[in-house]
Amino acid sequence: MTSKQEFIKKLRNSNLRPTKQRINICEVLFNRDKTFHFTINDLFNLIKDKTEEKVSLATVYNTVHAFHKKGYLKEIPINSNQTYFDTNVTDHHHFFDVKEERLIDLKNEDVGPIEIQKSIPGKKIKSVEVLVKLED
Amino acid sequence: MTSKQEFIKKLRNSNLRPTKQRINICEVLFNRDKTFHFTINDLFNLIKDKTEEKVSLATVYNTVHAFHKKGYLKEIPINSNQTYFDTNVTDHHHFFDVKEERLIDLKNEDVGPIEIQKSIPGKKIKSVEVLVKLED
DNA sequence: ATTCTTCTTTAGAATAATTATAAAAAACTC
DNA sequence: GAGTTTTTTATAATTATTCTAAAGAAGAAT
Ligand SMILES: [Mn+2]
Ligand SMILES: [Mn+2]
Ligand SMILES: [Zn+2]
Ligand SMILES: [Zn+2]
Repeated sequence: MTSKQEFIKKLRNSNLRPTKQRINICEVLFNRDKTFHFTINDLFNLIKDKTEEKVSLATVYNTVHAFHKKGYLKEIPINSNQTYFDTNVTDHHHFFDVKEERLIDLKNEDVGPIEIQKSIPGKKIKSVEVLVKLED
Repeated sequence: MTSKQEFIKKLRNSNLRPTKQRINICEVLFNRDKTFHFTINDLFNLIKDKTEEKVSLATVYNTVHAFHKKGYLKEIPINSNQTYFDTNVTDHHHFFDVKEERLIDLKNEDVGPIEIQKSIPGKKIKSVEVLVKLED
């Protein structure tokens, strides 16, 4: 299956019609080997570079959030004025290079199993994420 | 030593003159038994409740960041439009109740030791933080 | 293919958290 | 107290994000 067909499937699954703007967004997001950590602004700039056609910022926001809602993108909790997303939606952890403002994947085996020995009545665990801040 | 003296010491250590506005901020921040997780807006509202005198939002921002810089406050990485701070500046982890937008401390023994088996050349680990998201 | 309906794009406005400005007030020094 | 430095505060500016509404594109029905 060509990647364009995959993108269309992802879009349909997210209740989005496959428009050319959204396909372009998919190209930048999903047509890559490695995981991709980005802010909306990163993504917006890469789209401007890669494609002739313009895509509006609003469309980028809308599409990213639809993918996020559907589970095709993950939001990474870090202290930043901008929101960071990740194309790697599996459970995994991160280094965060504070100086360069860059996220790096940590595999689960790089961290080891984490057992939470405390529980809150009426609540259950949704996710466990480790953030390792790096300095020089 | 009275707590006011402690506040003045904290302020002086942070290169801040002990003004009445800043002492009021300290009262709300540090005059408590348990750890305190807050946003600037939380803090601002509590100050309005607790004290007669008004403190401007700008002063709250400035003072909080001076304490943060000095290490008297910690910033907690979570996905939120607002920045969360913590009066517990020791290394520790958190539950985050997504629905109620509330942080809860996890002691280190509730999580167990975390060994990071990967390193990035030229970088060293500054902190390791676990965020456990909770749902109903 | 034409028509009709629903969704999408987009520019621009609105919102909201945070930071910057600069003049008046307070704190500190001598 | 006089002089100097820092602080407060109202207000403006900035920035990320969301909203709006009109024009355009996609899909369905004929
Ligand atoms: Mn990742
Ligand atoms: Mn805490
Ligand atoms: Zn989202
Ligand atoms: Zn800070």
